[in-house]
Amino acid sequence: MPEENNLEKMRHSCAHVVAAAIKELYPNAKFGVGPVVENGFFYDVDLDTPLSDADLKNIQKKAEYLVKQNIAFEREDLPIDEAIKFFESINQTYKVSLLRDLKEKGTTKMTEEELQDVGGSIGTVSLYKTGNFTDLCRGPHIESTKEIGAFKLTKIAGAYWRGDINNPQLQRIYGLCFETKEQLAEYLNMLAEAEKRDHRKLGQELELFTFSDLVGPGLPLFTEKGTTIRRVLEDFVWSLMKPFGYSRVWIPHIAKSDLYKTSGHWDKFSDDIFHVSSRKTDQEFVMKPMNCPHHTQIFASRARSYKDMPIRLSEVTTVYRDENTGQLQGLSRVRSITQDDAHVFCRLDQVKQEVGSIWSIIKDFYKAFGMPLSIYLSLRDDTHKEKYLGTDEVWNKAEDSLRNFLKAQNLEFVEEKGEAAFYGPKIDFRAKDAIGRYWQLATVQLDFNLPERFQLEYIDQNGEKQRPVMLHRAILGSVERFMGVLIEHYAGAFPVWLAPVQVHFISVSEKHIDGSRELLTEFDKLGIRVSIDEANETVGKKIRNASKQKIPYTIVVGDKELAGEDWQIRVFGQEEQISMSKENFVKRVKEENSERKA
RNA sequence: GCCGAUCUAGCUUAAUUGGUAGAGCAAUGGUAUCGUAAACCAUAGGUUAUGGGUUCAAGUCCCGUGAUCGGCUCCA
Repeated sequence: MPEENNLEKMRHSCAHVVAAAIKELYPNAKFGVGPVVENGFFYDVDLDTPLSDADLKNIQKKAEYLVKQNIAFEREDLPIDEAIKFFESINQTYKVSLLRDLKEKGTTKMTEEELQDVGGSIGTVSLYKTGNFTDLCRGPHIESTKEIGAFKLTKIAGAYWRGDINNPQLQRIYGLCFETKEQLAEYLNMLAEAEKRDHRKLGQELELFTFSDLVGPGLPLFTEKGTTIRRVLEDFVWSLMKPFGYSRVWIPHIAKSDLYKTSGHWDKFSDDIFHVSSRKTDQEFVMKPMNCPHHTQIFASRARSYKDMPIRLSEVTTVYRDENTGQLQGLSRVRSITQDDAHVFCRLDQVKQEVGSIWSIIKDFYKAFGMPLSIYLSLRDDTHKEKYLGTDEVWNKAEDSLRNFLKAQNLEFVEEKGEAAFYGPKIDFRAKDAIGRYWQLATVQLDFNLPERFQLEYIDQNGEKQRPVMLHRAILGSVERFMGVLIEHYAGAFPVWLAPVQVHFISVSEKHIDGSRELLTEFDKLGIRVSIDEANETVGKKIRNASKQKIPYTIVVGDKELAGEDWQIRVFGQEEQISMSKENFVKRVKEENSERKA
């Protein structure tokens, strides 16, 4: 943590108290690291037995008891060798390994979490004592345990020691910690709100998508309503792209493995590629895990002139990735990923203009949802050059052109080393949702490597062959993931322009069914998404059902409405009904639809 | 993939120590034809995720498999 304010001191101290509590309950516990994280802290611990929720409650009780004892945090500075001896003597092997690492390699190989424990100096390290528990810690701490506000241990999870899959797994205990009980309650409340918005729950309730054991994990099936939203999103993003000269293409969903051997993806990502075997040929096929190699072949299908550039190929299409089962999650992480993908083949001097039009599309797109964007420039980690394809010169050129664009536009952005794709640097956009969470969705990636690998060419003014540059870009990112984000952003209550059903008619009694059906047809012809409830139920019941489906407009159709009187219109989320003529209502809905009103 | 937890009807769930699987909503059929947030009656729906094991007896205990959830790792 860059700044050590009181809250952070308190959270870090709280982590120590929890560790002390664990030490008392489980004397053999070996401790990993216990850093401050957002809203609290965690502590990694190696125990003989797995912890249960009941154990977590016990630890919480013990920690609360320690807090009440008002134990002081005492600091002691020790030369590193003595500290190593000390932790060896109490059998804290993880702390010893951290200290040894610090001694040998300095701080460079340490994560921020680890640094919170070991501190930044190689000569001396500091130890903090809380009652019977002594921990390696950079500090600073609060004076005594009494100063700890409200805390709650929330969950137990597995975590690899030092984040390495080859290391043993420790049990990670997460805790929340705030200055006051009220703040803790408020945060727990926010979590409950987020849970209410969970797209997996809402997706089922609103009948947007489903999963089937027979179809398989990570393979969502979209119902009519979910598909309507997908179509609206696709149409919207296409309407923004079209003015910039994008063309639409179509590619098959499988390809020979040779395609990815040529592209370089084969070696790098073979674990995540679904293989398709054929009995008719020895050739190896795979489900496409990305679209760029296919698109390069459309570019390469004929001779290209400098006059034709840029060539902008776009497509909303599904890729398939064999994700580990443990990381599948609702629509956020799936195995069939629909990308709103486009590849722009252009001359180097056209990159700025193309990135400019992509930025314009992204800006307008996210504005429609009221989601502010933060911008990140993802660069190569130049201490691990072996992880990337392409030469230094190519990388520097690519990184500079993106940076220069952002600067020229006067956009605020954060540079992030090590976040680039293996084939090139990129600009990532993180969108902020209604409850303040950030999602990485849109991206623009520069790629000098694929044109090289596929030997792509165009003919310049002098009749000479030139290599184009390639831009990869997505506006929504993945349609599935974006839908998940949108469902949670709107808590399932979509604005009119996105709502799968915009207007819902409820017939009062049997004699109004015919009239309601005529209205249905009329509205449908006007391009309004409309549904009807003519069930043998009370009006109250039908209103309740419409409300549960979060339909923007609900209208009870009886004698008065059919006779041409003003309609009483229920607006979702509003107590008061509005009164309006049918004509004005139609006008309002069409306006809200075309203007994409929030 | 790894660590931990969970799985009972379409959904939400009940079932004492191991002793007859029960309900609400939804669905279906009927009655009422109803004016703004749950009408009434009835019917059907279950190899308790799945395969083994222990036991006189398993939803309940044990083991394997699958899916889901919370994390870790990964995310072109």
